[in-house]
Amino acid sequence: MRISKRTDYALRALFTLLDHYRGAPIPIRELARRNDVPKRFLEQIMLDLKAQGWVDSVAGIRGGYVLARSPEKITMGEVVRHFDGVLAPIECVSVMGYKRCSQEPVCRFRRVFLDTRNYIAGVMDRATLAEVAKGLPVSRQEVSANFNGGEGI
Amino acid sequence: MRISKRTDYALRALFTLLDHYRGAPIPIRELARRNDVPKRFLEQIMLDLKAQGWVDSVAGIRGGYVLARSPEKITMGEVVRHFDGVLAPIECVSVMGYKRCSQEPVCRFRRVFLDTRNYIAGVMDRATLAEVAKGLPVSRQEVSANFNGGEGI
DNA sequence: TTAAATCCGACTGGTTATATCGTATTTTGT
DNA sequence: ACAAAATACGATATAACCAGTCGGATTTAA
Repeated sequence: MRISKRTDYALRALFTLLDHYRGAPIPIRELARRNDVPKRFLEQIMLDLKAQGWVDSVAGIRGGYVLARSPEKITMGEVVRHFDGVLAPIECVSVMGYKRCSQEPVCRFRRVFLDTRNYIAGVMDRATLAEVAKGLPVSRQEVSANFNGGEGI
Repeated sequence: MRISKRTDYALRALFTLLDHYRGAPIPIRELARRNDVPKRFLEQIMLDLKAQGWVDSVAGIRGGYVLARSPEKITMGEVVRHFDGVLAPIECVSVMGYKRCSQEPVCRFRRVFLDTRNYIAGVMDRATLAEVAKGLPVSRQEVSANFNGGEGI
């Protein structure tokens, strides 16, 4: 049920680049320091983001990375899918990574996973960098809101 | 973003046991055959389900497994959490497997993951075996419904 | 007593996650 | 010209995890 560190780190970097959209390129060293990400690992990730056309690079001293597309045109869904393959919790309800399952005609719990997949895909594909960046960081209260509520969630 | 085979197989077995609730115990051989699961692997899983108090076993010939609790008292959320650890897509928004992240005070995309986590947890924790079993298997139309809809989901 | 089941622990082989490293290349400032 | 600082690229490492297998011990009904 979890996204990879790669995805996490990629998003951190992308949002940092967004904060400096149309500004000077930001070197990996700086991206790594600010986001608390291993520099050498982030290097790989940035190459990957570049290959996807999400960022551009400037080589040489005073070089670094910049956002290549307008922040309205990059969604979290795309990023997660690129690094983690699929959004669906199980292959049989995945649109991108669908795999037939012998139990499909009789499986009942499949419906539940389909439900969650649709919600996740909906949220993630609507979550452009621009839109998400407008929001404030999550407050302490919001996180623990479900702790008392549910049945021991 | 994906659940493990263990969880998948565990759920298959549980729903089969539900279909024979209060009936004769069902041997692993049968559970494996019906659900298309490797028998020896399912053996491990059933042991695990028993340790959790979800199923009971009857040893010896004519033995097998039965549901130990009423199907209203077992949720998919519990099962997924047991095998896969957490429901949350990222540790910083997990209630069970929370891990502090240095970026929390400034992270913006965290909100999106919190959103999906809350939805997933809500659905999964309401999904009792009894309730889910009432539904019909997912139809072909339902799965592909989102294919044309979204932005290339 | 035998057949068929659960029970238990060890093991394996492959994949993935998370990096690290060495070095080549590009660019700017002096 | 040259050094400093950056990206570019490919290889390596390694630890954990996943999915599954195996051998054999124990239990029970017929």
